[in-house]
Amino acid sequence: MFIGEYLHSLDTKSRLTIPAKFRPELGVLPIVTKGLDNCLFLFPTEEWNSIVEKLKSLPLGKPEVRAFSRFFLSAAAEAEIDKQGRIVLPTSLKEHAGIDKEVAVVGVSNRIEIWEPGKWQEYMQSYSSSITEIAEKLVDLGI
Amino acid sequence: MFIGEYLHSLDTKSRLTIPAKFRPELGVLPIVTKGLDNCLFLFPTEEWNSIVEKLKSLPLGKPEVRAFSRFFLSAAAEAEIDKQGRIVLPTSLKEHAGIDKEVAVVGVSNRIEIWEPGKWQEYMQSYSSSITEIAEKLVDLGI
DNA sequence: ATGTAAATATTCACCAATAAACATCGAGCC
DNA sequence: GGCTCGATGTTTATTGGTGAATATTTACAT
Repeated sequence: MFIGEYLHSLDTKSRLTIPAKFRPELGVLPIVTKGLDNCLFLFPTEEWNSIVEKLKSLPLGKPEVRAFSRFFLSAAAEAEIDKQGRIVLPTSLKEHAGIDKEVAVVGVSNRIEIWEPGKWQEYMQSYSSSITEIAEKLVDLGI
Repeated sequence: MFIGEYLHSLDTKSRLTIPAKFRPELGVLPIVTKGLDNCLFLFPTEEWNSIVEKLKSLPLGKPEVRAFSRFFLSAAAEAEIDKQGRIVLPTSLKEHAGIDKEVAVVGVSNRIEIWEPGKWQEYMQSYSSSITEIAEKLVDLGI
C-alpha cells in the first residue's frame, strides 16, 4: 500500500526520482498516465493490467466508456525506473498536470499520484472543510 | 487499551520516545497520521487496517470520498519503532500539530494521540468547566 | 533514605537518498 | 565527415534518515 507525501524536484531532463519507499512495491516498469483532477497516475504493472481488464469489460456502446478509455490509454506511457530510481516524465503529461520543476508525489493505496505542488495544496484546501465533516461522521461510525 | 498521559521531548532529528507502557500493545510498525483537533493519531497496524477497510467500503463515486482518501492516506506514514523505542515524526505532521520540541503523548483506548503540550492543556481546560454538562449529554447517548 | 534498574534524553557518527552537475552515446542533419 | 540535439548514464556534494553510545532522570525495592 502506497502512503505518504513527498516533495521532489525534476532535473533538467524532466527526470523524477521516485521516493525510495515506493520503489519496492512499484516494480521496475510502472505505467504513468493522465489522472483525475489534473494530476498524474503511476501504477505498478499488475495494477495497470487489472485496470485495463476492467475497462475492457465495460460496454463499448456507451460514449462515456469510449471517451474514458481513450483519455486513459492514449496518455499512458511506460516509465522505466533507471538504476538511480528515476523515471522520465513525458512532456505531454507534464503539461496536463501543469508541472514545471517541483512535484508532490503522493501515495494513495494502490496508486501513486504526481501533482504540481501548488495544485495539490489548493486541492487539499478546497476540500478541507468537507474533510473534517467526513472525519466526524467516520468517528461516529466507531473509528 | 491505551491509557494515561506522558510528557516527552523530541531529539534534534524529530524522534520521539514512545512511553514504555504503550510499546507492547503498539507493535513494531504502527501508523501515524493527522488527527482531529490538531493532534496526531498513532495506530497499531491492525487498527489501521480496519480503518482502511472501512474507507474502502465507502462509495468511490463521490468526489468527497476520493478527497478524504487522499487526505487520510497522503498524511499517513509508517512509524517504525527502533531498538530504543523511538519513532520519527515527519515534518508535515509536526507542522499540522504545531509541534516543536515537547509533546504530550496520550492514550485514548484504541489509539494514541500526540499533542503540542500547550494545545493539549488548552483543549482540556476549555472543556473542563463544562465536563459535567457534557457528561449529562452522554447520558442521553446511553452511557 | 539509599542503591539498583529501567526509562528517557542527548549526543555523536555513519550510511542512504536526493539534487545537481557533468559525461557518454547515437541518430539525424548539414 | 563533423555537428547538434536528445536520450541515457555517471559522479559528486549535500541533506536527512538511521544506529549506537552515553548521560540523566525516574521509579522501585530494600
